[in-house]
Amino acid sequence: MTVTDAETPRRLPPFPEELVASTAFLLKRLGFVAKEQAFDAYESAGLGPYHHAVLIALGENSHETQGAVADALGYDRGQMVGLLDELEEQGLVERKRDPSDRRRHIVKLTPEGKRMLVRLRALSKRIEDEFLAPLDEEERGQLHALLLRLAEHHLPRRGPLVLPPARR
Amino acid sequence: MTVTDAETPRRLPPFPEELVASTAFLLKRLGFVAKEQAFDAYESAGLGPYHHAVLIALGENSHETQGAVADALGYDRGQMVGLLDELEEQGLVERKRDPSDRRRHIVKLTPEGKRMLVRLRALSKRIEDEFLAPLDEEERGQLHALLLRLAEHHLPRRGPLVLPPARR
DNA sequence: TATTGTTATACTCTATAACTATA
DNA sequence: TATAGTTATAGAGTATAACAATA
Repeated sequence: MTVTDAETPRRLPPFPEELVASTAFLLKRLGFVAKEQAFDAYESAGLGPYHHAVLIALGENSHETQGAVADALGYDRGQMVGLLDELEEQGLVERKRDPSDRRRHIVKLTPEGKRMLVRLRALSKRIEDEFLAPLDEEERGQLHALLLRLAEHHLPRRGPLVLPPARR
Repeated sequence: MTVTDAETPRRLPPFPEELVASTAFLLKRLGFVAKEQAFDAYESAGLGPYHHAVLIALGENSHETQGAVADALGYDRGQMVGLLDELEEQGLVERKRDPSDRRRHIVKLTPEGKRMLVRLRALSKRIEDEFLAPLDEEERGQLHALLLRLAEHHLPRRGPLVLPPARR
């Protein structure tokens, strides 16, 4: 949420070699700047990457309940309330009670939400292309495959993480 | 700083495919869990990854000034004060005024600090090996090289990030 | 006036736990 | 009694700015 270096007044000294030699260090730092860049970019849409993730989840599997979306994304259910409030304010989703279990909220994308999803998908692609710019297509594929392997072990889910169908 | 899933009561549904297809998403999530795992593991030493990074910086280039260490690691100078306070309490570093510029503090590793550095290096290697366990040696090298390429663009420094000398 | 290190403040995130309404 | 969603509170983490000493 902070610009890391865009307006840094002077060049910084190099990182200690021992840190640069650590894959985990690079992963942590790069994940952090990717997050920062994403937040900055989404700001123009009045949303954040979390909102986008919620819209994606709702787009892939409709008629979701609020808690199911939270679980699908690994979010806390308390967080989810605020995210959905904001999405609802902008008319991107609608919540209604599940008649068969009145404790539950069924959440659905509105037409505006679907349009926003298209817009955010383009935005997200632009951010990612920019971030991966140093790598050619083959290298991007390699990186994705390697990270996916790690994700299968460290982001455990019900099934194995599916391989993405030919990207876009 | 939180156990992501160790005690999660039930298996979670899979992530939306569109997210899994995003390299940036995987990078952000994996960076996050790597950070969590590191914090948990360092806890036993009464320190954190940040303290380790400070010790590394001091170990590679002695006679550093406080601000120089902060810059070398990309930390805020205000943060650095607290980190050094904690390291000093444990007798791992010592601060003394620079006689030639009495505003500055020269920070040096103590012998205990050097021993702790050895210990943390082993700890860090163990964490990283565990994290990269799904990948064989060649794949780890590929991943490191790819992340390094991204780091050169997104973690800008004075010079190009050096290639690590034959790891360990 | 600018800079180093320090301290204080405020702001964001997140984690926890109460609370309601339903079951 | 347990669960879905909500709300409130507290804590950690971080960013900002004021501050004292020195240049």
